[in-house]
Amino acid sequence: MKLMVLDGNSIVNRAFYGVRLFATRDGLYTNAIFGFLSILQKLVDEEGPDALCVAFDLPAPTFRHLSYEGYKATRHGMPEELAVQMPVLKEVLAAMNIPRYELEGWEADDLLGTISRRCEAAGWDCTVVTGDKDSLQLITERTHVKLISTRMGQTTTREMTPETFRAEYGFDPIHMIDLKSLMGDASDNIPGVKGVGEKTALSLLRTYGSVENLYAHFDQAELKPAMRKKLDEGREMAKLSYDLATIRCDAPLDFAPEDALRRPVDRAALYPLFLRLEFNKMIERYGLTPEDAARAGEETYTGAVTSEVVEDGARLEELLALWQGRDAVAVLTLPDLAGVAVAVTLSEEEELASLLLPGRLGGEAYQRALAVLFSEKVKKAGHQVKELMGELLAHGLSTEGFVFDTALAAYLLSPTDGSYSLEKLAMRYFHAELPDAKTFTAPDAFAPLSDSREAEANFLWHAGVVRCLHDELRGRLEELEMLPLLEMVELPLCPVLAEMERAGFLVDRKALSDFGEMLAEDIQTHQAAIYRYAGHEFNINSPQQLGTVLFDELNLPAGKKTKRGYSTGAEVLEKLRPYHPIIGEILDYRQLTKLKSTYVDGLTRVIAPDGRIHTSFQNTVTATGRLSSTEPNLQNIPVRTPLGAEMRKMFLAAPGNVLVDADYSQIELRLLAHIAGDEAMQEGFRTGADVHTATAAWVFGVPEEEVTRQMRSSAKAVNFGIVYGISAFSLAQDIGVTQRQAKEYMNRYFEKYSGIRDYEKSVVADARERGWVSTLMGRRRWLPELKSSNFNTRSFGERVALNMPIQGTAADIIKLAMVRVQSRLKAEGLRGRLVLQVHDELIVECPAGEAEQVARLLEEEMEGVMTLSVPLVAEAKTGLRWADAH
DNA sequence: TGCCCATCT
DNA sequence: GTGTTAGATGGGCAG
Repeated sequence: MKLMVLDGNSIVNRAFYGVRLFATRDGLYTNAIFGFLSILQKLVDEEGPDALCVAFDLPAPTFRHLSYEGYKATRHGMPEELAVQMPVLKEVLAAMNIPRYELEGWEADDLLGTISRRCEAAGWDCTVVTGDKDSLQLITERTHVKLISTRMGQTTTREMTPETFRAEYGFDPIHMIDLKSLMGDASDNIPGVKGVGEKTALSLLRTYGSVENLYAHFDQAELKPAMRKKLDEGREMAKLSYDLATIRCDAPLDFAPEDALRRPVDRAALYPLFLRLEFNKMIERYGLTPEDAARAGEETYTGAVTSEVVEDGARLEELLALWQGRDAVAVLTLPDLAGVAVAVTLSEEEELASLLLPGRLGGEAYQRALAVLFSEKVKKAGHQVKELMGELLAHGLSTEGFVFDTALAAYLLSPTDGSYSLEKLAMRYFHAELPDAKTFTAPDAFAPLSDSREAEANFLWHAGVVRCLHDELRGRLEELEMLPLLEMVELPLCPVLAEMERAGFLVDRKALSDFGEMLAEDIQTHQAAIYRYAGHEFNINSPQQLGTVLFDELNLPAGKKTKRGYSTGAEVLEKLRPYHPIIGEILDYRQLTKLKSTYVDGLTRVIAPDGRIHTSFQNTVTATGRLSSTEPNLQNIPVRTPLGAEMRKMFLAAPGNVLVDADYSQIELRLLAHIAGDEAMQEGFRTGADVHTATAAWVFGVPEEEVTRQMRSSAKAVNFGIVYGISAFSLAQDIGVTQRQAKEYMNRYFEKYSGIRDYEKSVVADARERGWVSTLMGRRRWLPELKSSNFNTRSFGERVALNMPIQGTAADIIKLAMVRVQSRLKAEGLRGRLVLQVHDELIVECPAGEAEQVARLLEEEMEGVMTLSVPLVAEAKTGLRWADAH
């Protein structure tokens, strides 16, 4: 029988430095764990041991510290990026059922020694795997030491036996101790004998066999006088070093070789771990599937669920009464409100999940149940409440009484996770795998003729998860003081967004199609010109083919930027414009095809039967708290170029109505002035100055009257750049000056706005300390990037730390404004309704007669969201088309 | 799917 | 000395 024992700390160190530092999207570093598992796999394949275990050091002092204070004073100074991986690695080992040994007061080396001797006593062979040569002293006929080294992700191993050791060193393995006692070991802080190095020590040992023998025959020894003196003076240190270098084999460890016999991995525990680590290859290798984790999940949250399908009116009445008495019941609905599952906590141990289906309850009773359930009388926790509210509105039901949204909550807790599906949340927070939602969302899952028991169980299971998540996530939000943000901003915004989506934005279908035809003709013309200049036809839309034509065939000076061929971005082409008429054609062609495919064709495709475009607002997507808009994206309708701006003529008010468009003036700069506490910039905003002109006057050292358009434009670029954490290099690129000049502008800038310079320093320092940044309303973003050892990653984190509080606070503010605008429109009995938000802009469609009132209402509510050290300013304009109102 | 390029605040 | 401006969506190409 053979046991393999790994020197955990030694191997994890080699793995960490041998594999490029890598983090998951959550900011969890994984390279050392990955490297460790790779090495482990290789070793197991090579050795095929019957038993396997790992020994670790503990940070606690060992007997060596107590006997010699210099000993390894810095032993546990591992980098943060590695330290955070250690507990996760230990979890992985536990899930793999690989025993781990660590003992307070003892080093891993001593455990390796102890384990190897116990194996020998039991008649087992033992392989000690380590990267440290210290352990070579353990080599015997039965115990071999495998030395590993890792370079560039490649691991090589070398097995050391008594024979190979003797061949290499010229003495027996046990005298490895003598060697170290003479030459010392700097990395272990073993002093050794002063003035004796490796060569001297080796030659002494080959002559005298051991340190003991050397000193026993010291007087007869043939030594040079200087060396004799050193050795004589070093007697004490040699003795001490001998003790420090000796690996102890008698640690009081609860271990027998049989304990480490290899066992199958715990699949339920391993799957979620690998998922979190994004080790997809490992999941494949072990053949792990979601079902493996499902069993663990069941225990987490469905032990004592009573579930029922409600069939009679009396029971329904009981439930409605029960639900009305609760702080929060979890609700989950089938598509088109074809069914509702409600989960409540009955007691510490018991949970009740009830299923309402029109087919089982009777259509009329079902409708009555919905009316009560979705009134303000029942306080509800949902998942993706905005979506649910859309359905409720479509069915003429109230959207009141929602007190929680598990998806929104998870988004607030960690806005960069990317996905907040119930499946993901169950995995993330409970390590549980949910049954596939398709089993109950399929159209016929609950049909009268189908066996719907599986669908019922699964649907109720999901609802139960919403209830559990509610408890868990509410607690976490509370701890981070983000409940007010959820309750005052995000949740009240849900019905507003649902109504906006439902309202849609009217488009002029005819004008759109005319515009499309015009574009098509223009595109033809440009295409022909481009082919003529190129001398042949090719796919202009392919950057690759375009690059070939421009740089290989026409021999234009290749813009230095390359990653996968030549760069043909607008920036590069703009510089090439003077060299060849084809460039201008290409730039125009690009603009035209973009307009045609994305905007004309793209928008035409999504015009609903009511002639309006109903975008979807995503409220759990951006890292800063902004909304986003999809299918279609109405937040990037062109405006900058005259031709692009034509698009905004296609969006209009219904007959008899107008559009009122209000936007914040310089909201991000104002927030920067406020948050940074910069007096100079605040003063500028309080006196109503044009901040870009004022900045230009200062930076260029001229009176404001003499600021040119060019100067103002550069100053504007500086102001914007500051908000994003720009570098002198990029600013120079941006405004077309030398880097030296850009640096000078920035210096001047910070002279005037010194509060901003100080703030930028402190916000980054605080973020590094705390691990996060936040907005004025407490919205948070985690920044593991700031601790990265990678320069780019870290720099990115620093820019995010600068920008997120600004951009995020602006997002908070306009969200709150939307809630208040909608509520006031209703309170004042107006028919106007919000139709679009574009980050700092709100658009209301209202009867022409309401225009003036709505304009004032918008400005008041937008400006009145918060009182800051600078005024918030919003300006409303009115028009029949978006182009006229903006 | 990942890359490139366009569009917006 | 590193690479060098925050946050998004979508179309089209190439493998």
